[in-house]
Amino acid sequence: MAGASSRTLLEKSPHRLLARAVAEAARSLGAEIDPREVEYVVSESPDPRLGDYGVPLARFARRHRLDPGELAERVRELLQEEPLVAEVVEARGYLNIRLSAAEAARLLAEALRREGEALGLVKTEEPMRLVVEHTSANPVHPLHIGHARNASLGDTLARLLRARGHWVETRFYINDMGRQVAVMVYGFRLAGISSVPEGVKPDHYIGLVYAITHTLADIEQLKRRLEELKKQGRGDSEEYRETLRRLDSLVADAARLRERDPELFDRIAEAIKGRDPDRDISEIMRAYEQRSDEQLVKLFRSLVEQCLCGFRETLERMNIRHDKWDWESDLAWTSMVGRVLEEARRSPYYTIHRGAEALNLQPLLEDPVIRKALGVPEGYEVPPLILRRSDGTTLYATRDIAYTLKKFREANADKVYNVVAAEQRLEQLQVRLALIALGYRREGLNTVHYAYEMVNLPGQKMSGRRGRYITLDQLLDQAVAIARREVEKRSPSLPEEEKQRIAEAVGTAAVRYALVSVSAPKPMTFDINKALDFEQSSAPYILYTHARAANILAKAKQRGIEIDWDNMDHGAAEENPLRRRLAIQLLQYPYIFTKAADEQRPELLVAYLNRLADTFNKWYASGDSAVNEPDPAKRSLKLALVAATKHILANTLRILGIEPIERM
RNA sequence: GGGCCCGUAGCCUAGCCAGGAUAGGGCGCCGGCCUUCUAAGCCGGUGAUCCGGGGUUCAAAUCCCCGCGGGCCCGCCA
Repeated sequence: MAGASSRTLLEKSPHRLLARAVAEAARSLGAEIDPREVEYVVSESPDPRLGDYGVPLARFARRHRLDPGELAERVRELLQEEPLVAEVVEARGYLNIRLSAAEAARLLAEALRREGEALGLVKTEEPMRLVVEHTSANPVHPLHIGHARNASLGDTLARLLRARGHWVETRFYINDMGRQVAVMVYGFRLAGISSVPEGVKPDHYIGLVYAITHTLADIEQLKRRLEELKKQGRGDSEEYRETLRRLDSLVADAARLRERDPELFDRIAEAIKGRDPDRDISEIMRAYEQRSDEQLVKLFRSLVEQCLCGFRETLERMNIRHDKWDWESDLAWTSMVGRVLEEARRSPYYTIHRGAEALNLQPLLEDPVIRKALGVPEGYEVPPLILRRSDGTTLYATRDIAYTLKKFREANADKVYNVVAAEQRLEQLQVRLALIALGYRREGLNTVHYAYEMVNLPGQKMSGRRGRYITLDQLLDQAVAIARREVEKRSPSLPEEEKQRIAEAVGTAAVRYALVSVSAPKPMTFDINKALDFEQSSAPYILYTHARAANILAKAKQRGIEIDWDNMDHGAAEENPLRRRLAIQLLQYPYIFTKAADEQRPELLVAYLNRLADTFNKWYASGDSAVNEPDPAKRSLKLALVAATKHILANTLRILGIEPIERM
């Protein structure tokens, strides 16, 4: 069996080659340079005449007070021993290398022969046990585009880390203790029903009940306020007029909601008349937390479970499945939250803040190790964290501390990733600091807030409380419908069933791809027409390229042509600039993959996919056919390039949660 | 009031942490290419005061300071 593996490709990636050479050369001249420092700044050369990759060597020489000429000479000597380096070129402060495409092709072919479809997926030498919590949407309305960003990022992160060889468990935190769920349950009680009617997607119906109830409750509240103001003789105050304006807007929302199900709306509206919804809801919430009403507990659990069924159905379409589903209420009902409180009382950071039990987290920020690990700037002030209300009930953050510990314990985890919106930054920081305050330093420092910014729609802002949202189901349906039209146009002769299968795959893939294409901390405006643009830089483009590569291999097989590993003209990779570029780009994959995994940056994979597909399509269009190549040794080389491209596209798509297809 | 995130062509986006080579892509728009492995493709053209102003540096989209615009957070909410 041949020698090179994907790990070899990783070690021989231009980044690593240059970094090692520069670090070693510097050491021989008496200076210490961290190879990573060099690796970061390796870049592609702007002009092929200057080589393929380069590093601004002059700046390292300057920084470490070395003679630039001497350093360059040492680096050159080291690199010239490497068969993959065809030439060393110095230009404008840079030291560049031109790679030997023949050697790149040889290494690539060896790795491909040895690893087949697993090409490029280099396993880590330090596997860890990891938990990724993601999606965790409130079970009161259907998933919308914002949840889809969370779910896509979370699922991709989990798949990426698994591909890298870590043990990963995904979890969904079921937030059933909040006021929102109580509002939803209240609505079902008012409507006099205990489950979602047959034939309706449960999360959609629950979302409607929730929005109606929330809006009507708010209307009741505002009406009461207006009465009060009038009684106080403040009927012409600014507050009165402002309240009136808000009421108007709520009434408009209510009218829209009524249109969706007049009968349901009227029933809830009739039942809520003359009640004090705020008090009712608080009462329901308390009864659930204390488990004082068995019927009610059953209703809560059953409705939430129905909503989760809806979530699962939607997530399934996006190839997302969670390993574990954790109920927030289970934390409150068992001793877990109680134990957190006991431990807090023994902590030196325990304090009574305005009559409530709390943790004073500020002193922890004096420790620079903690600050650095949690990414907190110097001088940052963190407010005390209330753990228990004066009335004895616990808070979201308290339960979240217990939950984080549960995640560590049950999975015996080394690290926990929380894929949670950026707006929760403070709460996430407080939870991590609280863990440290309670003596769980390792857990606190190894909990990662994987933050992402909100997704907005081009029009108005979404609001679950008012039922103003585009559901993920609608979005996926729309995407599939667009894909279906395309399939119809391009492949009218395919059987109906296959057309639909392709449309489903392409449409849902387009949504996922678009969501991970934008880096997480960037706010996103989701324009459905743009996301579903089936042009370059989209899932359909990558899928098409994959299908194209698959088609070439299928055609070769049809003609009885196989890759002859022992008679392969690696040198042929040098003959054509596009073959050459493809070989070098493929060689780069293990480096990109490991970097994406180790830095948790799936968007690097998206960028790479676009570049690889681009090069492959250009090569394809240049007419340098693989199956029609008469020279068997050259043909083997070309087919190896096609196969490597196909496997790498397929593997990377799978990491993005997209199932590659052979035909489209 | 304090803090965090974002600001790159008409639109979207990479690069910023770890400063260096003419700021990469995509969409749009204009013009080409289907009797050879799939035209969801390819080729050519068009388009950027890198939000503004200072500073550090041999060198700034990138680092620092002051502003501007957008979003978010500062609850005994979740």
